[in-house]
Amino acid sequence: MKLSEAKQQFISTWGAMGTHWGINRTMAQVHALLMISPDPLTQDDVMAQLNISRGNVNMNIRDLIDWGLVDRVLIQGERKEYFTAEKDIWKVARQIIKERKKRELDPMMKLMDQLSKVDGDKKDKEVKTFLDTISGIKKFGAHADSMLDVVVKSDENWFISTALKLFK
Amino acid sequence: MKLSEAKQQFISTWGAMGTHWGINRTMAQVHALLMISPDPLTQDDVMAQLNISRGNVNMNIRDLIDWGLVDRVLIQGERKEYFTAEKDIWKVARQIIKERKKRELDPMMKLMDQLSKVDGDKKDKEVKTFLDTISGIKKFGAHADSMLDVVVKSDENWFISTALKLFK
DNA sequence: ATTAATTTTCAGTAATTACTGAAAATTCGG
DNA sequence: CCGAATTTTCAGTAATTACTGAAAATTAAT
Repeated sequence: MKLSEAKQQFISTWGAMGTHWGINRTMAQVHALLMISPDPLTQDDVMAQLNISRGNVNMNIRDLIDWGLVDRVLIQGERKEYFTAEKDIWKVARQIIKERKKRELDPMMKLMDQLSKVDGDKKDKEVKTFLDTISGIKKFGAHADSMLDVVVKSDENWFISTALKLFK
Repeated sequence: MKLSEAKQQFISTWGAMGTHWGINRTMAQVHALLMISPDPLTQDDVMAQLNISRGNVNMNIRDLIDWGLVDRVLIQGERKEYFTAEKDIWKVARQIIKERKKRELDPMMKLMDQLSKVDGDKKDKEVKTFLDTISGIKKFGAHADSMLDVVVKSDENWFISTALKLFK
């Protein structure tokens, strides 16, 4: 398989995967392109390689920067901005976990705390089932939170050795 | 807060969360409704409570069954089908991990194996960066796979105690 | 300060995804 | 086997989400 073809397939699959992960296709494609590009790219480079408009590139790069997955790079003597993506996949994964925890898990747990204060008699089957569900989610969330914190703070070696140990 | 209000908020938030997880809003809402309902519901119950059409309910329940999150229940002497969702959130989480591993991680790893066979000189910066990215993803995927297998096979107690141990 | 290069915004539009509702298929009691 | 109850399908449509391109804003060289 030729490099150009392989690149194309990687970008397209990474993009499709993004849609299963709550990220839009194009954002994931831009990320894929930057990951496999040895040198930083400009907005025009991305426009050309993915065949998308300037506005689209601009918005998606901004989102990627918000996610902490892409950085602006200043190139000496150049007026244009350049962009590069973190190439260490372990760092990428940790960054994504960190952000999703903040954006999704934390607010969900706050809501569960609210909902566990619902009025009503625990003898009522409706109330009991509701509270049991909420309480299960709270417990689960607390443990998931702890585990994810460990992963986020860990370095690659820790993760490898733990994974092996657990797997026996 | 009244139960009806709390239920409504739970369903709506669980639905919104679904969209961040590659699941459509309605499917997550149906799942939420079934989780907090003490007894199995019919398609008509779901239609009434969520204000959605019969076709929509039918399709989403079928998907939930495919995901292993909802079961058909036969009620003695009733012609209609009833549906219920797994109430143990640990089992729900394990089931989701198992399915996503099968649907997303496994095919992604297969593709990486393909792509690592790309032609070209490893001295070429373009080729090298591409292969390094692929190889990083392969290594990461293998470890994630192991860890997730452990979680899927574990029971609740194992997960709790491990989480605590890791967190120190 | 002027102006050219570059980035950002966003109204309008395109593309995608989800939903409805009625018809077709299936199931099951009699 | 017939017919009523129920489930399933899917063409048409609605709702949502993503993208374009041009205008506005910003930046920086002279």
